[in-house]
Amino acid sequence: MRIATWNINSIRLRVDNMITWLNETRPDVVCLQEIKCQDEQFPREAFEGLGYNVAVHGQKGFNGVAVLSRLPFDEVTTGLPGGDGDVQSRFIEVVVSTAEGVVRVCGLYLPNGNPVDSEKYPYKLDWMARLKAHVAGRLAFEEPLVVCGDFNVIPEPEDAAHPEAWVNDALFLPQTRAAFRELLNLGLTDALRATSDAPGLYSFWDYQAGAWPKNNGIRIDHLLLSPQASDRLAAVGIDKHVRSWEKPSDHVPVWADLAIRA
DNA sequence: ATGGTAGATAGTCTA
Repeated sequence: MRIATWNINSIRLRVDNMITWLNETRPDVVCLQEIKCQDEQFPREAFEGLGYNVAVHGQKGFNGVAVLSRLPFDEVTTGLPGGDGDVQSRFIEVVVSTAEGVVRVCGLYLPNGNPVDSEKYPYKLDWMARLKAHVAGRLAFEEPLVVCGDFNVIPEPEDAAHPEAWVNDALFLPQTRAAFRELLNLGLTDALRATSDAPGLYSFWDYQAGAWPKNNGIRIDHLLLSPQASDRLAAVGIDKHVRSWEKPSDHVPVWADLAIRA
């Protein structure tokens, strides 16, 4: 089965791009971030018509996450535990049943955290601590688990075209990278780095300053796998060409194939 | 160093 993540930067503006990409990449499960709409505004019929089930956790204006799945949902839960009073829609978790048992997928939109000297950076670090606690509990289930989404974390210098430009940014500060490593150290595998140590693999290019034509990108969209998922990892891809389409998102889809029959 | 672009929205805020 193929599991993908894509920060779509407004689902309503990019229905056509989504449909083209779904037909091309044929993912079984897709986690979407920055849908930028409320639940009732999500264009679910467009995807249901292609055979996808739709789960949405939206909000007005910003953020918002969703999951599309060819397999029916056994469970859908929204919101990251531990956020008393956190009203930002950034986390959705589903369980689907395959021919070979359940697969659990967490879709997340981790806070950006800039500016670093504002309340946004401590919010990011707190959110990462909450994520670590939640994932630790889920790993105890010993299931195939995929934790994927826009992490807003550049894990290593190789994950940026110009790492020196990011040294004071919330996406690359030592504390941010350390929190990401803590997550990995629970026992998760970065799917892309399990299959390639090549530099120049990016998932985001800013709309500004010609970042895309200059290939000034960063890798911040990740799929992290539990041991039971990692043992079945067959392939990983970044659909980079999508960035050159008309009206593109500033992110491109990243996917992983698991040797689990859907 | 600065400012550059895009999206939701109707002021600016977020990225």
